[in-house]
Amino acid sequence: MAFKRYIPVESISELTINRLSVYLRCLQQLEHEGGTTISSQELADRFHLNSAQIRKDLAYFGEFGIRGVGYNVTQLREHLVNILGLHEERRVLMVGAGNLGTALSHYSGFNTGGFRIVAILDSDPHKLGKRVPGGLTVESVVDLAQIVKERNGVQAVLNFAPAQLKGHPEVKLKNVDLKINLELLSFFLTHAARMASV
Amino acid sequence: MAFKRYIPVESISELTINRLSVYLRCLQQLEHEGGTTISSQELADRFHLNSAQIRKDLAYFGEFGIRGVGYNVTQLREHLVNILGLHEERRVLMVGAGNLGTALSHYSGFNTGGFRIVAILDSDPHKLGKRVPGGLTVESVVDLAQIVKERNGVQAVLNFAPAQLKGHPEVKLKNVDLKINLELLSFFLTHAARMASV
DNA sequence: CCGTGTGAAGCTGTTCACAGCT
DNA sequence: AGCTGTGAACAGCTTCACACGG
Repeated sequence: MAFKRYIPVESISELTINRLSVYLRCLQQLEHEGGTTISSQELADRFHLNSAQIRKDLAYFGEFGIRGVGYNVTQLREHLVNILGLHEERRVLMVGAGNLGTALSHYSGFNTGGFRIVAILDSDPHKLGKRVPGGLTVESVVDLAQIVKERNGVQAVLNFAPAQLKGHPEVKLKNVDLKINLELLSFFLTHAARMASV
Repeated sequence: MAFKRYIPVESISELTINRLSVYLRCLQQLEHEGGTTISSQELADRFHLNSAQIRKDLAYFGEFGIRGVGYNVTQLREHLVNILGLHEERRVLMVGAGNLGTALSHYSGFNTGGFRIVAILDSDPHKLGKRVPGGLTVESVVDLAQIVKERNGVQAVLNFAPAQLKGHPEVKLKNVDLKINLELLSFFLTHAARMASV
């Protein structure tokens, strides 16, 4: 699946890639509603985005629009699926088998669109061997490198635990700290202009 | 809890606030290890941060360091707790009672440090009235404005559902899309230099 | 002398505005 | 005529480098 790419992929910002996911959601909704063509301006108005930014983000990967007309909804959706690599199956390993990891390992959003959670690990010895609702069995986090080695095909690690995982050069590691979102809200509530006392 | 603030709080970036949360985690760990004083340089080396950025982020809120010495670990941790407003109790309303929302509503990270989930809502009529493990009962998302009105004290909404919630001017709304993280990983696996086939 | 606090420089990301294509 | 694709302007964020204070 080759793309006409105007600049090397390494120089494309994560912010752009994250927005492509957002655009994909928007197009899926539009397609569901039966829309066939949309301009960057309409898309921006509808979903509170910036039209120039949409065009610029897309332009890194090709010329998907028709001047004077706009974008074909279905075609653009397919392009985004291909750009994000969502047409391939993705085997993902979950680190953390607490409430959160367990829920995520059988969360529909994480087991659709080509993603499949193939292992769930934890550092707590008491959790080892426990079966989680999705059917997986909790394994030890100390075996991470070993498990990655054994299960040829594990290529990405998504870490929701606050601990800093030691990186493995051949596996893409992504840390997510959900508590940061709560603390950000707390900051705003503490410092922002007083909320009306509804 | 008044802070010496050099610039208005509205002009401080969310990126800075998110990093304050990260610094807080680092200091908690250092304190746990028995550290008493640390320089921005040591902190940066230890946790892969930038020392100038640490100093600049902190400087928005006051002069917490001692020139020629560094920062007192415990004092700085306390300052961060106060800046982020984590010394006050925070009542939070959860939107989405699927696997994810249910897990998060009794996730320890979300029910510690002053946070308390006080309600869980969903748009699916089949889930209404269901009790979730934390002891809450699922309510309808159409009653959001009503619930906020009734439960004087609800001040923040954290949305993990892909749907766009209609904003309520008096309540701080924060959207989080976890799937974006997976799609970002997928993008890298598709486009980055080939991973070695371990 | 050492590390903080901070203006200034450098860099990255966003928005503007229009040439060029349909 | 209208909208995309894009250089150029702008805005915001990060890093540098050093004056200042302990």
